[in-house]
Amino acid sequence: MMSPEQQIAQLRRQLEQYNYQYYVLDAPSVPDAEYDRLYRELQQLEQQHPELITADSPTQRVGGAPLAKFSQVSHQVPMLSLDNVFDDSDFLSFVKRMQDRLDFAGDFSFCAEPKLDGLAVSIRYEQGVLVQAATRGDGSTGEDITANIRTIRAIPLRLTGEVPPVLEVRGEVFMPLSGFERLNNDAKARGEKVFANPRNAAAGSLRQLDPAVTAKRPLMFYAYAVGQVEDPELRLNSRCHYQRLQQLKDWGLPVCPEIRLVEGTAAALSYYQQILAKRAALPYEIDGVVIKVSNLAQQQALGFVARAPRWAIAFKFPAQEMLTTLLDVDFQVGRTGAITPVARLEPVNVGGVMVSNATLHNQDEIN
DNA sequence: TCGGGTTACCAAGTCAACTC
DNA sequence: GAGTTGACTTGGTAACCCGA
Repeated sequence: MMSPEQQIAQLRRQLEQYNYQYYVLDAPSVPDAEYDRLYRELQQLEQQHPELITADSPTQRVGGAPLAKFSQVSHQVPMLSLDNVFDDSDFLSFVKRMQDRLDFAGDFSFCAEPKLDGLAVSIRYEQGVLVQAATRGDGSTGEDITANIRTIRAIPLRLTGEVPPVLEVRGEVFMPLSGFERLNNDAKARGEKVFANPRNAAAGSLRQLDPAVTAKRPLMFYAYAVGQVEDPELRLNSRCHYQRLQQLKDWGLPVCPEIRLVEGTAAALSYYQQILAKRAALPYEIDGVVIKVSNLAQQQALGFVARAPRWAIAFKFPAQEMLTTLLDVDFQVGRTGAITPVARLEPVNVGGVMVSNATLHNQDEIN
């Protein structure tokens, strides 16, 4: 006969394992009803023995009262954005710039992944336990969204295995298309306002002051990088970015299943075409692919410019085009006195965003 | 050494959609 | 409706590289 303490520990392990299979391996091993049954059993046991409740229990994802406001978090390692390229020749220039800078005639190993349309977040684990999560903000200071991040079931409250004592994981919170549709259908049925697109729905969900509201939103997370690390025993791979992501997966963090290690520039271009062809079939929105030099020594040698690493690029998909009616043209004066014509348009939905204005600078021709 | 081209950086501004 | 957010763009300037 197990003690309540042992029962609780076993139920938590089981629920964590099912979560891992569902979110990380994408291979659920039990039906939802079975998960719910074990969850209720754990809840009941914890009610009977409140002294055994710990913050990393699966039942403690939604805890505490709504916040008055978000506090600020400064990033020890800045959260940068990425430079963009829009065609093959831009991408080849990016590769050549890196080769010139490294005085390297060979080809690179790239870590390639879809560019998810969501929000970048940073999640800090200390001794394997989730202790803080923050938005990117301006790159050096973000907002503390720990309470909201804890409600996302895909994000483990405790990592498994031998992890560095301090590990900051960077990744994207997004709303899968199926969840977005379900959320909007429910809102429609209740006569409430619907979200314009999954990205805004995800952004709005994370900015809820009440974590109980966030908990009801179908959010998902994929890790794509590592921030600050304290790793005296060298548990984290120090040679290859791609291998690091595989390690994060082993430790319980979901990583996008489309991530690939591609050898050379031609393979990176081919990956872009493959993902572009697959775009409509993916269960989430993307707006391009991200190509990173995978060799960490090369990453370090290439370094950073102000807002972006030199060793990574966002290879954007072609812009969507829509036809609409030009209603009027206004002229606005910028701070330098430059006059910019602004088109007032019949509102048109482009990729989930209603566009009603557009600046007309650098337009050689307007159809 | 000079001039042109490229790259990098920064501040300011735009835009759409969100929360409060 | 005001304020905020994140992504994005432009304008201006500085630094750097390279060939003449």
